Amino acid sequence: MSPRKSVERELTREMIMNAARDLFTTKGYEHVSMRQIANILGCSHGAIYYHFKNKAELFFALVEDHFKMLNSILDDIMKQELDNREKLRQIFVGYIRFGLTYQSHYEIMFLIKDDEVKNFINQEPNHTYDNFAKSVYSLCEWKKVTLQDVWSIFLSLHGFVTHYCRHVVGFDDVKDMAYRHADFLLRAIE
Amino acid sequence: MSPRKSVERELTREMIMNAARDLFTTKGYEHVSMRQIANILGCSHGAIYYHFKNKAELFFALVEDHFKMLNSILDDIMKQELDNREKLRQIFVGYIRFGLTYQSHYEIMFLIKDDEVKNFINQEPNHTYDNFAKSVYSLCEWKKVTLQDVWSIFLSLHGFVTHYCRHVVGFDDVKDMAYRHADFLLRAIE
DNA sequence: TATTTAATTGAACAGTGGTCAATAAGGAGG
DNA sequence: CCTCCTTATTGACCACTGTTCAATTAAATA
Repeated sequence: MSPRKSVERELTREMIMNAARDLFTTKGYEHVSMRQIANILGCSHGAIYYHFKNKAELFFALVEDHFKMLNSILDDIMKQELDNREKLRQIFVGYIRFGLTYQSHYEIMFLIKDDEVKNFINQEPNHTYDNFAKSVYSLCEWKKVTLQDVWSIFLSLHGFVTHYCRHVVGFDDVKDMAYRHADFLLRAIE
Repeated sequence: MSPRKSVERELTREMIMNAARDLFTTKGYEHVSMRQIANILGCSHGAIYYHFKNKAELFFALVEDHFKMLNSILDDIMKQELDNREKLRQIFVGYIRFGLTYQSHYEIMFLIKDDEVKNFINQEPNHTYDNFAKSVYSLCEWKKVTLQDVWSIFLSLHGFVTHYCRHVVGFDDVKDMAYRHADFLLRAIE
């Protein structure tokens, strides 16, 4: 019979997100329940709904951070002193490295099929893709590369990540293959 | 009070699969419940468990057919009277068409994360990929194409299907893009 | 006709996401 | 110190899920 905790134990969005991050990252969205999260936090599942409208919104709050991370990875590569071809290679491989290093985050970002979650995620992936596309496009302006080609490249990198996400291997396990995949894609636009 | 139906209304695996196929195809694995299937069949949900161990097994029974279907789609294209380049194009697009026509089955075939379903699937995807790889490889022997390239092509097609599976569009909605993606991949091996 | 077997039912169980009245802690004003 | 009010929390409740299983009965067999 304690309908409210003392102030030093009050729940924050931050606390909920930290508890949820671990669970979502290890178990995946569908296999984590609000009651499990509440259990770790030592509160009731109802309390979470005071801070987040629903499971999907809680999830989305986490995902936003990961989009930013991917963007900054790509930006860093753009700033490096490399010729355009090598930069492209690094961007391709960098994308794959990100996807396989943060597999469940990637899953959240690009593989979620839950309708409710999907409603939250709309602009962010597009914004990230725009960033990717702009970088790639600017690096091969001198070639006859169309926007459609850039999209094909993205889908092809996405396929690589997706496949090896399912087979749960780390980036290092497929590093060589990643570079060869990147070279394969480079050949298509040369 | 009718704990058993008369013989002409008896349930068969076939009947259950037919009812389930429609639901799974339109709504996706997770959004179909055993009770919904039972409802369409006019029986209790318990009855289905007499014919199938669980939901995953029922689904897998359907998926097996789809692996065969994909194989025969590729085989049919191989038998057509086309030059090698056009055959390749058709195989690429045929793969995409299959993936987007049977989205939730494709999901189960190549995107599964559910552990229970995964246990059922083991050899089938490999066999299907072997068939794909053999066809592609034989169609471009005259070029300098490696097995690694074939694998990259597969991953790239896989990425296309995966992406548009998530965004739930039909094949016709992205038909043009599919052909352009195929052309993009052809360029990589030319 | 009596007995066995096979197929079906529906209640029950433990779990899910989500809602909401009831409740109490903490701060504000007097 | 004592009200009053806002705010955060609880846990019962709802409708749903996949799955199990004793009870039941139609059909097949002897």
